[in-house]
Amino acid sequence: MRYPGRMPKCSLVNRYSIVMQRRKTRRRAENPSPSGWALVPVRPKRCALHKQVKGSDIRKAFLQFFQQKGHTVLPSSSLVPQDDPTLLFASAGMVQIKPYFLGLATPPNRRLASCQKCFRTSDIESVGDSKHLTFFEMLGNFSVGDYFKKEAIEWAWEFITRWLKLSQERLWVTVFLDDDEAAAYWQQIGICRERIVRLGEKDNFWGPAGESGPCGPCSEIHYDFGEDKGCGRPGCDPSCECSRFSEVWNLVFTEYNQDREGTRTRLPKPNIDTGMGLERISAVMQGKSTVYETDLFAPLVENIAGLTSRPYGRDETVDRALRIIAEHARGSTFLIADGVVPGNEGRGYVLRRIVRRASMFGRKLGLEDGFLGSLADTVIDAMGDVYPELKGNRKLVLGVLGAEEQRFNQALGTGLNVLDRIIEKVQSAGRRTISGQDIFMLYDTYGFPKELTAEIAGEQGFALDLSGFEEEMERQRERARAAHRFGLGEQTSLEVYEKLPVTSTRFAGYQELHQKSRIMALIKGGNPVESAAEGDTVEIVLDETPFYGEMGGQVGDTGEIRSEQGRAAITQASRPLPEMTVHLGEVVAGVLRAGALVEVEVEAERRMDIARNHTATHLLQAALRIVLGDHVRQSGSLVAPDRFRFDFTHLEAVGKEQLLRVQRIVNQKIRENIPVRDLILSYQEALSRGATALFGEKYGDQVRVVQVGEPAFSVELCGGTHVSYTGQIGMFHLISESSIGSGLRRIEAATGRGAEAFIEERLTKFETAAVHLDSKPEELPERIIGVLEELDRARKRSQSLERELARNMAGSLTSQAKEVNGTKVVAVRIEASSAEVMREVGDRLKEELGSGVVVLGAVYNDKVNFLVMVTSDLVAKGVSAGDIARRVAKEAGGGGGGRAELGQGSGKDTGKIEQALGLVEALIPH
RNA sequence: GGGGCUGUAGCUCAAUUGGGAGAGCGCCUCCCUUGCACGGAGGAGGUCAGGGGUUCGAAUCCCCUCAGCUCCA
Repeated sequence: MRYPGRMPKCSLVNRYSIVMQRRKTRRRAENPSPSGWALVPVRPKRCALHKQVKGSDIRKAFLQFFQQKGHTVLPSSSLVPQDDPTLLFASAGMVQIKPYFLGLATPPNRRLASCQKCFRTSDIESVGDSKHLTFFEMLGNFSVGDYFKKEAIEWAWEFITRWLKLSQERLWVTVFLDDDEAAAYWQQIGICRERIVRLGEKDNFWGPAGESGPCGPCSEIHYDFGEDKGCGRPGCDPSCECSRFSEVWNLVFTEYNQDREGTRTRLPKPNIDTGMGLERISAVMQGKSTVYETDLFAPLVENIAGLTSRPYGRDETVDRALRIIAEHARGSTFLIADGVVPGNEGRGYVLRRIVRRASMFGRKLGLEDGFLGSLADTVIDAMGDVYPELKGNRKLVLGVLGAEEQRFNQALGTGLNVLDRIIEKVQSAGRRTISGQDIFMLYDTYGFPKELTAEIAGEQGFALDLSGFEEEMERQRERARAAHRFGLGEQTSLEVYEKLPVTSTRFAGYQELHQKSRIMALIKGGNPVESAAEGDTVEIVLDETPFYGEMGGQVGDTGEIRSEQGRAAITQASRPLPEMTVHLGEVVAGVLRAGALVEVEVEAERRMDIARNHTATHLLQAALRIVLGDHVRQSGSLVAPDRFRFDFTHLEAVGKEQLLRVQRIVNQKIRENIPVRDLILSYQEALSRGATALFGEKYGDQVRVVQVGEPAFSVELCGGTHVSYTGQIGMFHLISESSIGSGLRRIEAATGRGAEAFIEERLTKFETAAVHLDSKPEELPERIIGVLEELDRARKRSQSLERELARNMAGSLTSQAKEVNGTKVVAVRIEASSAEVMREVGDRLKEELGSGVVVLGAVYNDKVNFLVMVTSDLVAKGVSAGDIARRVAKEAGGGGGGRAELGQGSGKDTGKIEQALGLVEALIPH
């Protein structure tokens, strides 16, 4: 039975309503919902418009519903997943759940739910239609080896029909081809067989996200907007491309894990991973045909429409531009708030593209100046309560957007100049088409969008060879792909670690540096082995270790692992999996065997150097916030024993004075000898203490917090190793401050022994310099300035003396002029020390002769050098200084040339200078 | 990771294709002039990003490094 097409007359909206009521405070005790909101089913009484369900209501309702079903609600993780190199951005709700699915980390609860901010780069170019988004919010419920298909299906249905009150008549579902199990559950809850559509891999098999990971068949709920909204084909169903159906919820039954080669293995315990796009479900609930008309986007679209005075909904071209600007304004605001800064690669490049795309479409609507800041304000006001990182980074977001818009304007300026030249070239060649190469060159080299090329060239009546452009583009892609394939290096692949009998190592290194443990696995040449002998390079996995594996910028420990039979020197400790430490080193004596009991010892002094530097990064960050402002955010760091690097967001160079203030604050805190404590807290508690979250933080239930001082001078989420009292740092010294891209600065510094070594070295050099200048170190700057001034005076004096000498010389040389074929010729050897002096003499001689040929020879720099000058009247008669220079210099064993009025040359045979000058007379034409 | 482009005076940029480092704005001095981006004369200011190579000779050609811009992945 097809959907009969009978629709109730009243509008869709009122039938699918939920009504939110704020409950009285006294009733809170009965209702554990933290939001204080509850859903109350309400039957629509009559056909009329009523208050719309807001997107934020749906978000709250969803999380509350699954909380009632025993789920723990996780806050959205950052858009920037730092622990997963296969991902550019968090692109689905399951990204932060992935380690749990893979069994690499223990979830706080096997039932989880979240509203995750997501960013997808796959179809940026499609944004502007009614469907595609880069940034969106994904509502999801997850089962980590707990419930499976039955409950997932029942709850999805319950939420969507009982809570959201979507009419069953409007709903269709899809299942994977052979997934009879899922189909059966759908039928059990009352969906007739005709409404269950079976689709193949392309539509109903999900994942993996990125190159590898969990995946499985899925089942979707589709909403039917009605036959009149679609293609009208008799067999139209959710598999149809037309706009009648909208997929609102995707339930993924994660049964497999797929490796890089595409091989699927069944997971020990299947998982549930669901996703419902908040924007899309809001559109359905609000009876809108596009997400841009929902309350999630409307204020933004209105803001832009107001700025441009172009209302939405009158002109499709304008509407498309409005949608693009709104979408990208939202996306870029969220990206920047999560620490992404525009750049020319990776995440930064994605951000740059969407900012520029928005800026370009803004121009099309007549917005010339920076306007994205005002839109970002709207986004932050609308969503800052749900995503507090927006509010906290408002200044940064506005600053970064403004700077990027300005940069884009500059790029457009130079691009316009280049385009003008191209148009001129094409016009003078009598053609009317701009070649694909030229369009591509503008785009590739100058970042000038082809749409603008088309517009400007079009105004002047030129056509564009767009297919040529695409060819060039394809060639560029091919180059990049080829290079990428080549670049895959040989490394122990992650799967090797994942398949080991253990995937986690207990870390005991906060308290101990020396302990007993057991070898759980050995890896040699990328493969697990039973033993490793003297001379072998080996990776060792232990049961428990005091070694800190490289993480969060802190380098790994070094040290030694000893058994009764052998000994390995460990040069590196890393964490290929979040909870597993691998010790890389060389067996220096005997044999090490899997299963052996071992003594494990970390090189203590080096560890202490690292700890000093790590605690110093925390002090540095706190000091930077005091001096520069709260927008300062860590965006990477490297903590090594000898020095450390700290990268942070800041829009301009840090001044010398500011740097000194930062350094003084840090050293002050060191002298105060404040206790440093580590605490295990809930994530919420850590944030409430003012902890600075790093990117890619695990939003699990418990986090480690490192706190300096009480009350806290610095609180950071951190897993690294630290000193116990700041006094142990000894001293802190800045080494450099530099830019590492727009909006990002890098500070390098050292502490303790490193700082001592640095200062000693600098002071020694300083003192050496003072000795060389016969001065005392404290007088060195004045002395240097004095010496430079003296040098400058001496140089000028010598210059003017040489010039004077040259003038005098010229005067006496005039008398040596000979008449050759009616032309005055001077060909003499002079004493000169540079080409400048010769030129001075030559100019003077020319002046005095009025008309004639001057050939000068001089020996300096162990060469004979010639200068030939011809007055312009003789140039007109065909005398060429360049030719004369060439012949004369050749005679002296070299070469020369030049223009008609001036020639130069030189040769190695200094003895032949007179002989060469003697040639000149023969070279003067009649 | 792979391409393309750029780096010259405080700023914006030239330099006829390898032959004398320039212009406009800004700065200093003087003259003229009450108003506006006045006008005039003179002047200071350059390791041509850095290093190596080719050449008789390099801002210019080649290689490397650094920095910036830009596209692809």
